[in-house]
Amino acid sequence: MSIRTRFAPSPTGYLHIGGARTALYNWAWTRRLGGTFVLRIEDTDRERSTAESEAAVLGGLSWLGIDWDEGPFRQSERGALYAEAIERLLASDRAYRCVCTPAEIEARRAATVATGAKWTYDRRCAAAAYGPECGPHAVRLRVPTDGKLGFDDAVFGPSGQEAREIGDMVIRRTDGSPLYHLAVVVDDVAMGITHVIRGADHLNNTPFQLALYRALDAKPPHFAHVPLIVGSDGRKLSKRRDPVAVQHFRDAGYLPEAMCNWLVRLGWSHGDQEIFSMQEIRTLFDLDAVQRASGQADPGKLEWLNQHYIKERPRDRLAHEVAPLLAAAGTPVDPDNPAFGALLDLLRERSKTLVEMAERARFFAVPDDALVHDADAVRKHWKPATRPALEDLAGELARVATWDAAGIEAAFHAVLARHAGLALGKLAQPVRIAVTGSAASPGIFETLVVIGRDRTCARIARALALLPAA
RNA sequence: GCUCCCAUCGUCUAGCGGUCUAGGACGUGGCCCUCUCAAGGCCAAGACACGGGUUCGAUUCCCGUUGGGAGCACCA
Repeated sequence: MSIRTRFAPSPTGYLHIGGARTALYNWAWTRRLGGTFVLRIEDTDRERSTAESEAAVLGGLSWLGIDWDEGPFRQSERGALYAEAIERLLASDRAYRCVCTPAEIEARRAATVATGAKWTYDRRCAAAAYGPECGPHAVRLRVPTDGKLGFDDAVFGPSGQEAREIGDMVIRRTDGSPLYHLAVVVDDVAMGITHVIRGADHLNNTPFQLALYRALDAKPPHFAHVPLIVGSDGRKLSKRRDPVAVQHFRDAGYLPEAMCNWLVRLGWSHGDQEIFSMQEIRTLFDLDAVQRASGQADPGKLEWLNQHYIKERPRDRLAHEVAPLLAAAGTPVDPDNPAFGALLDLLRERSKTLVEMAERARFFAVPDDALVHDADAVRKHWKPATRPALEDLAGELARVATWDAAGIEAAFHAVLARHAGLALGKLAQPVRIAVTGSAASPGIFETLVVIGRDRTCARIARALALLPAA
């Protein structure tokens, strides 16, 4: 039998990293086994479900490199299916109409809980056999009162609960709308889902869903519950305290490859391997090695991974990803300019994110006379005493035969030789500030090569003009 | 409160009874390299939650305790 899996997010306006990881696990596992991956939008909550909201979730998946084979299906468009299933359950007496009002139930529930007992619906309407004409009513599933609703979870092993712990749950509201569990099970049956891989928060819901499968005369799928991701304080991931939207990470300059690598390793491992390409994820991921304990998302590890992927990114690709960020900052640059590409090569090992890279590349994109010099750096390195050497260097650079690192280095050393006691650092720093505006940059010779002779000379001239007098 | 789940360095994890004076990675500290900043190399500190069993022998198996988490809706 061929494998069919699904990812079923609710369109909340963004793709949550927990959901993203669940999707990634589903995707990787399905791809490895050559199965079919279905996408289903659980948008029965019409309030929050908008087209933009759905697009954000789909966009997040696509950006991560997660593709699907069928869908997206929307639960909002499948109401007839749920209604039909409920009617069938009613007709076969596997479900019954319940006329208890929420207020009545709450009163009885409170009374029961007050005695310290566990509350499940007291089945007041179970034997009444109300017909359709009974007035406003909900529909409840007859859940077995004995035996165990058990299953063998691929991650957690033998799991389940005593059936009597569950009680007769509502599957259709008084207003006629189906409840989540009913819709999920009906859909999973209709879509022929063979393996459900989802968050461990559903571990406790599974027994009830099992009862639903049984009532529907359907064979339940295999289940694999993956541990939750918790915040850096070890508690539940909070939208307030933790960055949780995939979109946020994209905007912050993280690469999808780094995100996937980060997420796949959070709760899963393959020996001591840390780096996993998308290709490796889809060939190596397996449910056996999924952790049972929930894990904390470590932003530091993500940064490290991101830098790793930045370091091995093809130059052109990087250029076309960083250029828009520069343009957005008001300093456009031609992504195909070879010098810009060369600069990015120098910046790779100094940048943890694309955003940071763009900031560091800014001096290249800005016009010579608009370069802002860092005040602290200027105070520290632009001393009146550096003027003679700087003037000397300006002249020397103008005479460099071939504008490459070796030629520029030779020019620096020629100048150093004429100024006794002057160390390279003492000359490099003022020049660095003149050319990049900052006291930190890639190697000075390489930087000058990239910025070009004309712009180097223009910037040094401007620095000379700004240099404090003796 | 009830039900279920979980528990190795700060974090992610390896370990599936002896190979463990517990390995790797991120992070942290130090050193080297060095024109700045990085990157890189080397070194270091750092964990089996606790208590009982089982066993010749437990990080590994069992039971408690403690500590976390999830679920208990006419939410999804």
